[in-house]
Amino acid sequence: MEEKKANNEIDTKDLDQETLFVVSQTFKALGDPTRIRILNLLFQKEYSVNGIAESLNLRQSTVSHQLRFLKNLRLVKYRREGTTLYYSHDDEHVMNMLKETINHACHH
Amino acid sequence: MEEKKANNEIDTKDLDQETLFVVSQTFKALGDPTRIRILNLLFQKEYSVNGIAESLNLRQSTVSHQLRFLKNLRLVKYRREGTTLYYSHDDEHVMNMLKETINHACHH
DNA sequence: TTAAAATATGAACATATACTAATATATACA
DNA sequence: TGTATATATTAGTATATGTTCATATTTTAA
Repeated sequence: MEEKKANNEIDTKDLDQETLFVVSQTFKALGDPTRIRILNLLFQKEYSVNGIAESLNLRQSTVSHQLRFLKNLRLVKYRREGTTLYYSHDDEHVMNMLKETINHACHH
Repeated sequence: MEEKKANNEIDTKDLDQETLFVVSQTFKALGDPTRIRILNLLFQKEYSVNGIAESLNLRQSTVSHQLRFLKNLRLVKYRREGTTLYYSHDDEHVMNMLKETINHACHH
């Protein structure tokens, strides 16, 4: 007796290309130590590009490249103040996953 | 007045190497379409290696490689039945994150 | 308009990653 | 023991990824 099914829950064995791409990109963003460190900084407050670079001892260009990556996925946003751009996180769901996983990893 | 702090919550601006490694590895596991498809299959039930390969139209060796990756991170486990190995998921936290993110991606 | 400060971009490089074909290993059973 | 089935492993290859240096762009202010 398993014919049709309501369409409000996924039922197929495989995922469609688009979902697959979005999901993998999202996790890929969190799969790099540098990006994790940057997002971890942004838990607290907004940071300028140079602020991040100094805090984490990274090159300005490295930070800028990774921020572009994160911004493309809308994981961070920024506001401008003069020539300075202040970045902050912009995806609660992703930040929660990150926090949970960090705590999970720390406490064991 | 912000001197010391109780040690039950993380306070430093940067993460230690070990945490960083574990967290990035975990997300890296979910950052590949093939591994996502495999784990997504395992939501339902256990699968043999060939079962996965046939269901997802992948080579046996591709599946075996990715299963080794997932098993090293203890994201899957297996039980043997004759020459057949039945794989199933083995980390509720990771599977929940995956499910949430898939639904998040599907419904938009 | 020129200079300075902050950030972004492009190219080059090294490393990591994923897939494949071929082969090895392991188990069950005649 | 020998064979068939299922899975694991190894080596090779192509592509993706992350960092760096050098340079370009943008904004502000003199």
